[in-house]
Amino acid sequence: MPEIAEVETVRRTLKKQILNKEIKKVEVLYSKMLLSDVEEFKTILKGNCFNDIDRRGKWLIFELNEHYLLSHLRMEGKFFLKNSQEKKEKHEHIIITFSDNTDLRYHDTRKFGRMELIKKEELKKNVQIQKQGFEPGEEGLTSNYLLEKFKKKQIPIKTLLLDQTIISGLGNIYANEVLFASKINPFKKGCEITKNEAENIVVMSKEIIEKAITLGGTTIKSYTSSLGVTGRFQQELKVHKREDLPCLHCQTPIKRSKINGRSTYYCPKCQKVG
DNA sequence: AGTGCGACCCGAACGC
DNA sequence: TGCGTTCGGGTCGCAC
Repeated sequence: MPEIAEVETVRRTLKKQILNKEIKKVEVLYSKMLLSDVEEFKTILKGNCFNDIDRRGKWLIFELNEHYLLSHLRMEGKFFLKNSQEKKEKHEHIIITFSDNTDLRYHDTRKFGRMELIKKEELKKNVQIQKQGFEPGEEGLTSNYLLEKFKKKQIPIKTLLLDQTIISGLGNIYANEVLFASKINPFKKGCEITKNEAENIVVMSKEIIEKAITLGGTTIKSYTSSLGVTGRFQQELKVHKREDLPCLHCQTPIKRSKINGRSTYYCPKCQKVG
């Protein structure tokens, strides 16, 4: 389950490996994950090369000569760099072969990830990219900004933290961690969030994401980033996946509930309502 | 407009 | 070599 820290780790790793290599061949084995036309996708990529790799929220932005390749890993998308001769694995859906006979292979067990090719001039009006809110650590992410976004919301703060148009990059794991660190009950309505709590969200989301990035992300369940880099943030999780285990602050057993169908972990004592 | 929920996927975990 | 069911999780699209 890649989240922003995982995506950033993939970006940094791939940048060292695939820039400025000519694309020789493109195979699309599962076309539904491509929002672009398959033939057009192949035609544009062939003979092209990746000049840079950027990121906006959880979207990877591969820069080509006249296009950008947008890639969202969703839950289980991974990029692997392999030798072209290596056997193709079951869940490798897109294979980009460079002229030095190495492959960039997109692997996605659940086929949830998406890729789209757009012209460079279309980036600033691209809906997916343009609607992303501020990322943790960005200057625009202030307590006043959050209070403004939250003030009319009747829905739980947990749900709001997952809304990428408000804060870009938090997923389920980090939403749980940020709320625990901020001592906010995940069920609390957006409109009831105080200035002080909003400030905590600003500070804690920055702190947690920065730490997760330095540790290469969180490896949980099936996720490993490209080239075998393994996230070590899992050891840092304070509340996520700790149901019935003692709270690290007060020893109260951690509770698990569902908010919008997603597992939500919290300490009923440290994260009291109201 | 704000909100809730099913659909998309399939391997793992679970129940029997 | 057990088989059928449930779960998870980011995002979209649709219903209300």
